[in-house]
Amino acid sequence: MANLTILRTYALKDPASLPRSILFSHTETSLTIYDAFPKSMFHFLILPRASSKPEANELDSLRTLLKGDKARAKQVISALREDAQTLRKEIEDEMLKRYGFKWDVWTGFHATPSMQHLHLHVLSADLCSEKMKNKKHYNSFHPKIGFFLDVDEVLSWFDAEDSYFAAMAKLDPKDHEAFLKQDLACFHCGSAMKNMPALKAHLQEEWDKQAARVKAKLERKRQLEEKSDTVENSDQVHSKKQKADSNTQ
DNA sequence: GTTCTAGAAC
DNA sequence: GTTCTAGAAC
Repeated sequence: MANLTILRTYALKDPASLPRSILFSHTETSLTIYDAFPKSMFHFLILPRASSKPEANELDSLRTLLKGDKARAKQVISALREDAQTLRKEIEDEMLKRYGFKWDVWTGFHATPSMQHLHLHVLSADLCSEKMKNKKHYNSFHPKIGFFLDVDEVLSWFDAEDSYFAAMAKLDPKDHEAFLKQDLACFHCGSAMKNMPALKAHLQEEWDKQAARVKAKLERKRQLEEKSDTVENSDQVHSKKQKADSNTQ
């Protein structure tokens, strides 16, 4: 049985004491760690640091955070979002370096997470991974099902009416667990998948197609730029020649 | 969160 | 007979 409070212990520790194999980076207020069971090609968690047990209790989950002071909750979530945007750029650099193109990065919370301590998932939009093993794993990250809550959506609750905020902030596990049992459907094209092996093969095909499509587009763009550079250069040579000609006239 | 495995599904 | 899912884990 995995340790369900491991993230809480990280959040309370001095980041310098965490091994590099776990910790990716940190700031004054947050830690970015590698997800131990990545469900996409890139998958990180960003957690708010805690300096005391009471503070860690407040940060136990999205539900407990939203139950407390609203301004404080908004500040914590906004700070995590900021860190996620920085991380996203780093992921995109790595995508380019490793695969020659970049694709979407999702940033969101699980409505009812199984591990304690608030954590923001930052993962590439492919859901292609060895560790993606069952329906619950997949549906918990499917962007349209409702279990995975985009950070911007959560932040939008703060600007809505109080009654709406209260309704969303409940995050009752009973309401969300049904989402995880929904039939398997591809998040790219929506087609129904009869089981996990079929879904995984299909997701890999979708990613391969996307890679080929984006790379072909990049290549066309590169060739166009090369062509226009050549034209520009020859224009310059041409105009210089004209200038030289006019000088001699 | 994972591992294990009984029995359903094919 | 093999693949796959889904619930228990003392």
